[in-house]
Amino acid sequence: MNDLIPSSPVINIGTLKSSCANCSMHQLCLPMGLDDNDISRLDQIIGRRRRLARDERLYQMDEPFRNLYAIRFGHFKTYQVNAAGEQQITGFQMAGELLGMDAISADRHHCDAVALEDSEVCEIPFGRLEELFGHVPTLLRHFHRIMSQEITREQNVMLLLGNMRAEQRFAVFLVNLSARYAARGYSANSFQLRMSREDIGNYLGLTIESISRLLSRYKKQGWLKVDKREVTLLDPVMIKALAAGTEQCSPMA
Amino acid sequence: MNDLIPSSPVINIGTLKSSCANCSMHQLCLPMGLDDNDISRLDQIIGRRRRLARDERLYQMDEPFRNLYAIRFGHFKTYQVNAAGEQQITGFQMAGELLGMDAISADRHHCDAVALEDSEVCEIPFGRLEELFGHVPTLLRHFHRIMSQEITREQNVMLLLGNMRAEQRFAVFLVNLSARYAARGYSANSFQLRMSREDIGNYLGLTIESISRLLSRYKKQGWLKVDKREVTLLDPVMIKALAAGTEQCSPMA
DNA sequence: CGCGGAATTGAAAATACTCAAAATTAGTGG
DNA sequence: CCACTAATTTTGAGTATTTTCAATTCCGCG
Repeated sequence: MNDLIPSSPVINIGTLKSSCANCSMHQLCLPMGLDDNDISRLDQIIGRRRRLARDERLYQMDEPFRNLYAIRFGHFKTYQVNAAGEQQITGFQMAGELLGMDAISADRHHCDAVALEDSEVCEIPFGRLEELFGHVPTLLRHFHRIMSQEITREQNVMLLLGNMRAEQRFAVFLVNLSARYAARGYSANSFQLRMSREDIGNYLGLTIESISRLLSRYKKQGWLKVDKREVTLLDPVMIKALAAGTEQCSPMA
Repeated sequence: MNDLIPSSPVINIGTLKSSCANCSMHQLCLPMGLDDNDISRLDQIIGRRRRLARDERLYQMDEPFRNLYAIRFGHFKTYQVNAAGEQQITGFQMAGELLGMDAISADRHHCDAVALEDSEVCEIPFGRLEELFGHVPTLLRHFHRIMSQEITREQNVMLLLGNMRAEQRFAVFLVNLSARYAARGYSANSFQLRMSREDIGNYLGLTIESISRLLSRYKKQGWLKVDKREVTLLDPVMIKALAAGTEQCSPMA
């Protein structure tokens, strides 16, 4: 894969390489809250960056665990495969988020991670990160927060899968994406779905047909606009109410 | 609450107090793999033990986070409450397991934890534990494994809720309990359910009626025996096959 | 322009839910 | 220890949400 800026005269590629300080995600990612000195220590252990094409796999279940991965740009999905070969998507990850934490417990990856579009990650050798924890307590604390956040995120998904109807699940999904894009400085009410309808359905415990019907219904109600994968929330208040369970759902058409 | 052994002449209560080395769970709990010296350092930071009666709450959502809790004996459930007041049980915990890790990210508890029977926990002040991490790398590594394990556990529940039918969900639930009791030296095929049918249903994303019907069906098929909350797996191989999805489910009676 | 994957839509079917009633169990006080 | 009451569980019948299966449309790409 070629470098996107192969011959720029003003940018020193050497210093940019793997530099957290220059990364647009450093306020969301692992270096959050670190001072310059500690950031440079983190920089020193960060491995190579890795580019992935759409549909390319970052890691696979049962592969030995060596690195965590911070997403620089792009989107990923993670999914588990059960004995019967069916998959369950456990999350969609975007820039600034960390991949691979589920692998720490067994020293093997517990799921697959696949790029939803052309993406780039920073490889973070976990062994070296652990060494650094002893010297940078702020980093350790932040790492614990990130892991804990992943636990609460998954608990929220359990709540979704365990006792919400289809209409509410989908609303929660949209509100969640909206909030995450907003946190990254993008529009809260207009964004592109990076995953297929099938992926959405799988994640939400629904079929692709259900997702399609939900989109149609939302459209008909005037709550949103869809053009291929471009979604615009026309009535974000309503969608948030649906997500919160405040608003009653009408039965599926 | 009274001490169970108020006047034993041979046991020195003082040294037993909060001693991980003497705890039957120390091979499963936080001190796993620590040498005697490090165990005693951990002991020094462990706060008081806390007894809870059945249905008593250990902590509540939004409460400020101060401690993790290691279960010495007894069982707990953790659940989230959504805006509409409905609850979703996110896990059942038993002796040797750690409670409260979801609170690290926001410095507030993210769920409620309630004792399912009379139980006892060790209070672990998280601030002091963090200090100790700097001095006992083994402890830190094990802590990361425990958090990661919680992440993978929840991913397994997502798989269960997202694409298994009722019969398989219930089989997975039984197999999981069985394995955990076996790991604690108890019978793998005969154990007591510490939670109500309603709790099981809530956890599995099913109604109490469905759980009741599943139990009846399993009984009729000769796969298990139930007497109140005492369950005996008569055909563990079959139940494991159901859980794995190897065996096809018959439709609900 | 046409092929193929993805998405939409419709109709029928199935799984699990709701509501209701009966049965069993647990808890309490005499 | 027993009787009584409350709570939990079981069972049944009818219903609803979502799935499955099938057909069609849409869209990207060669």
